[in-house]
Amino acid sequence: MKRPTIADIARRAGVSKGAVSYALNGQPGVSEATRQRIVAIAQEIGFNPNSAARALSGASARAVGLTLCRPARILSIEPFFMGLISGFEQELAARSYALTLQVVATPQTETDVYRRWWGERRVDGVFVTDLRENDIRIPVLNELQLPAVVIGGPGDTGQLPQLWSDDAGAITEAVGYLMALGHRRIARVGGLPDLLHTQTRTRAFTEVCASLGLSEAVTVPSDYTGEEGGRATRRLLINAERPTAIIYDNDVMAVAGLSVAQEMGLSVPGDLSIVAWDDSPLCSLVHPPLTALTRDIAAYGAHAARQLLAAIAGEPVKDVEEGTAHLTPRGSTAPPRDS
Amino acid sequence: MKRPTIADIARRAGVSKGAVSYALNGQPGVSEATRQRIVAIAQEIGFNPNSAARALSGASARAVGLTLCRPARILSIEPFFMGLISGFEQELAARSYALTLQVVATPQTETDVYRRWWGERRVDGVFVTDLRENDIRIPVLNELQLPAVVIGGPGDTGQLPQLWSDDAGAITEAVGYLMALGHRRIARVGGLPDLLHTQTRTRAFTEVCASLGLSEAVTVPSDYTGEEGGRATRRLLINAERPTAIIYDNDVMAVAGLSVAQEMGLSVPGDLSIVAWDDSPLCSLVHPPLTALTRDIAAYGAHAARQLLAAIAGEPVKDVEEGTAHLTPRGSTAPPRDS
DNA sequence: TGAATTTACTGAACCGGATAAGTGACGCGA
DNA sequence: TCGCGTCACTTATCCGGTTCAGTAAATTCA
Repeated sequence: MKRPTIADIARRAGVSKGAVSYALNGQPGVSEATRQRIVAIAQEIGFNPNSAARALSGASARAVGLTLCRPARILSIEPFFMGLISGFEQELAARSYALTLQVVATPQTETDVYRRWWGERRVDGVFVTDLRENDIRIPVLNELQLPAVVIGGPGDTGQLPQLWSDDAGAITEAVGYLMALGHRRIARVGGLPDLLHTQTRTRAFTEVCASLGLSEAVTVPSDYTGEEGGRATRRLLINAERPTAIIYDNDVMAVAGLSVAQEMGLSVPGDLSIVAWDDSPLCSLVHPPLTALTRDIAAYGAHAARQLLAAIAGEPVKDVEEGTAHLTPRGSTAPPRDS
Repeated sequence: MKRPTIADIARRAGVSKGAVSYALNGQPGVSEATRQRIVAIAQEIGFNPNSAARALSGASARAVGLTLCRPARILSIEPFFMGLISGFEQELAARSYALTLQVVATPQTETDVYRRWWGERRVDGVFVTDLRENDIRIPVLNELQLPAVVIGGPGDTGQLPQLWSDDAGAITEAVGYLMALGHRRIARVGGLPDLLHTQTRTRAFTEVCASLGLSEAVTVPSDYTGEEGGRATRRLLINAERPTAIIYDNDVMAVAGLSVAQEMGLSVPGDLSIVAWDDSPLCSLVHPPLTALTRDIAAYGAHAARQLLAAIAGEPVKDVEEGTAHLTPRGSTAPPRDS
């Protein structure tokens, strides 16, 4: 089956290629009657403009890119990215933008991919996730002038617009809630320590606890995997002065932590309260269901996509702080037994 | 920053554009000395061929597509697809193929996306997952002559090559294992009933149980979500003659089922044994860890990607049955208490 | 040694759109 | 009635690769 081109439409309509192009793109230069005739023919023969030809003649590639830099075993179970992708798609699909995905091993490889995509003119812009301190991807993107939106700051991104959520507010709410329940020894199992938003959370957690008079607010670094989350939990619970509540930086570690606590004979929430950061169906699935800091990740992704499309269109894009995650209390939190 | 083109290389090397193209693509027509000089220059200035230009001049788009037809809330937590995608990427990245993703709502939309991708010449081929009976996507792909690999058969796919795993073998192993433990009332919570591989599994489950003399082998249809999986479990456990073991068609439903059982005061594995189909870190995370039918989903995806690339290259591709999933016994299975 | 073949290139056409520049017809005001 | 501006197009060029046809020089072979 042959792909229809504008030349085919032009022949059938008895006009030139140029007229067809103007008509289909809503440009002035054709009469309304002709435009409608051309559009009807395009519809009838199922015309879709060849994206390569369009990209080649200076217009956009109508595609954006996303690189994922996490090992496969984390990606498969981490609900965050799929939620984000679903959000991207809501906006992208509506405007017929394609999303190009690449799973990479290191941030270094990520910059290589950006360079290649840029050289190949394969994408009009990219989403940058997991911002780090002195992130090597930022100068590359600035050098290439490749439109991008940075998710997971705030940080120093040069000209690149960024989007983040109010982690300090969220953690304030969570700690406040646990204190109100009577908890005084609250720990946190953090995400990858070199990610900027992990650092933001750690700083906020320390400050909030200090301001509320909790001296022993410890954060144990981890890597978002269930194994590490479980190990960190075990280390925390072995202590004589073990915490009565733990906040986890993602749902997977929270579930693993719950499992470790039960395995050690501790009851949740009787002996230990658990709060998961980022809610997902996973949190409601386990027993007891986990109290979580809920935010609408798909909406977050959709917002990022709108920003990226605006940046690609050359519109000015400002940094945005998305709303604060709010606490969804479930069965995993209660007053500590011995309080 | 200007993108380097072959014209830039040609100028610096003092040859024509054609010679550069031959040199970089390993075609005959240039001397070895010239080829090396050209390759060196390309390396030095960081040349990447413009994918649009390449696609336009008849060569391939060097991209393949994947449509995901599941609601966002399932996608985010279902580890299968991310595992599959990681597997695709292993093969695709090695050959600089891009993966284009689109999340859609219905199989009808999926065919629209295929048509658009084909018309836009955006992808060279697609992965088809979740094969259904009389799947409307198959005739469209055959009509468009768009190379594709079908994952999740076996079924009637016309000329399209397919890849599936030996579900009958896996379920035989699982049922045999549970029987050996002493279980006689085994139930199954199935996946979406209109998916072909769900039907294969249901048929195999029924047959295996019948051949082993288990009369009451019931399959309850579900939709892969935790909520539905939990509800199905509750329905099964309410019965006076409740099953002593349940096999779940995915890990999410298995975890939900575990939670429901515990909530109802049943001990796992004492009162109820649980087997999850498809292992993921999720299964090891919960307490007790779930016995699972393990297969290497990333390898499965990599295999599918190799098949698709071969099909795109015009090589003959045969249908393949991947290896059987094998049982990984963990803490969620034991002899029934009253046996 | 001369013809035939091979090698190593060059030049130009082509893919399918976007778009700047050019053209003829028409309407309108002076 | 002439000239000007506007409309509705057409024509031609460009994007950056691939590829075919052509060509001059080098090599092979009788």
